[in-house]
Amino acid sequence: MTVRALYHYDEIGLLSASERTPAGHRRYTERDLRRLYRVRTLRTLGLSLEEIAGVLDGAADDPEPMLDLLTTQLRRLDEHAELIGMLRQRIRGLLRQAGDSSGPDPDQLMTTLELMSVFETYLTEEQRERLAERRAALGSEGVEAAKHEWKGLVEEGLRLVETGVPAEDERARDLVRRWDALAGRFHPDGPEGERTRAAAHRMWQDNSAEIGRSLPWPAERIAGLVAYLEQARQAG
Amino acid sequence: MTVRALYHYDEIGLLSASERTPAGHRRYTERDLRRLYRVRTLRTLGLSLEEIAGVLDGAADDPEPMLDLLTTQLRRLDEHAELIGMLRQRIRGLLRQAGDSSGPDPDQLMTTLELMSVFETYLTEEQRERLAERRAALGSEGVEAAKHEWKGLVEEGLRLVETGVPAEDERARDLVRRWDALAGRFHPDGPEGERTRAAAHRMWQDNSAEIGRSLPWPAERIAGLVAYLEQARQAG
DNA sequence: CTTGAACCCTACGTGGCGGGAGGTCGTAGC
DNA sequence: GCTACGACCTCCCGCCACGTAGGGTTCAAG
Repeated sequence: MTVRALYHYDEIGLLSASERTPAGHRRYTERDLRRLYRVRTLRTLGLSLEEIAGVLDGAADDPEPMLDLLTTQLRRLDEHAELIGMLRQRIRGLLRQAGDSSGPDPDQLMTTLELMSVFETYLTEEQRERLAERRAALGSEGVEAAKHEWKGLVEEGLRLVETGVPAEDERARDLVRRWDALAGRFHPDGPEGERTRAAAHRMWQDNSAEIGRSLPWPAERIAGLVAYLEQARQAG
Repeated sequence: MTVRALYHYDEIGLLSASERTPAGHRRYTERDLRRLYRVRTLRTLGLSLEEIAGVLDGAADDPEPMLDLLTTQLRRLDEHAELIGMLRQRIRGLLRQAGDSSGPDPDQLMTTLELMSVFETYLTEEQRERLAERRAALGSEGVEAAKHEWKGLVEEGLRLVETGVPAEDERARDLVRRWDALAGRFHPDGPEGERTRAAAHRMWQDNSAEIGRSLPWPAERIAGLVAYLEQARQAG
């Protein structure tokens, strides 16, 4: 404890020395000291000075407020611990990914950070959880297969775009159907899945360049493809 | 995200819009936006703005600093989680104790809070851990037996004090020996145990009134007994 | 042309103290 | 009695990542 903390407690009225020496020095009585002990312990338990003041200034013979406060604090700590657990998991994922690939793309980690922000902006936490569940259900080979399949669709789409096939063409509309079916494999059924699908679609529309950056094609070509597919979707 | 955060990032030089409209409005380019995404993600991972600036302003093609930072953050989160776990355990202990006894002493919870502070002041964390280990090793019946035994010693001591037996008397010195032997049951052997014993002794000397408050005798009688025992210890 | 939303800048507030400036008090040694 | 030196006092600024309020400008729609 530093004396500065005691001054602070004095300033905010949490604990002041009941007496002063003639020279103006603080003299803490035994009662003050007992109060200080309580304050210090409650501080180490993570309570705010305001909460401590509230519970120490209440009726001394009623332990209820204190028990309520401690119970509340226990719940807050639980939530905090859960949050920390999620953050740890996320960081471990990042480190694993960076260690896994260690490919020739030194920018990949940065791109992943950007995509995480985009995902958090467009999808709620539970939507992201559902997606993770779905990916887990598909298994790693299922995800790999979908990636491969999707790569084929992208290449097919790029060929259509760049050979000048109009978006209203049946080939383009069929590509959109297969594209959506593939995407649907990652979304659960029902209205909640529909909402997630819509949110993901908005995310693609607004950030196709950013998302395209994580793919093995130039980002502008991906952005063009997304616009083309949207046209075809409107047409069909 | 609020616009205020963007102003803040601008102020501290973390992220400023590269362009401005003629009217003075901020225009964020795509590069700015990508930087913002990285900032936001790193913020959610619990990094400080200063750390983020440091790692984003470094060489863009070297992922090492970023990996170091994430590893550091992972360790910090681990430590934080451990701390939270300890706090939860402590609060649960308090609630359990308050629920257990629910005796006629409404002040007991407050006294416990005071004693916790005293313990933390005089004993280091690992010393307290050793004591807890020792208590666990003795088992609850062992602790209960020691408590009962100790209660007998206290009563015997109070009789000696209050019947005017001098501290130099052999009966007092014998009581001290048995008292210390009983206390020794809670301390491990070796120099570390000796240090803990000495610290606990200072704690008793300085706070006998406070500690006595948790006992079923008036605190002043306990304080008197402690002084008497110390006299006897000096004599023997 | 008006209206309301969006943007700008400045400045103060938050929590729990840390740290420093500049002055007073208390005690020990000469 | 004087002088050091530490301990104490009050007052005030700083931290961190913004939130909030106030007062003025700009922009797009009706």
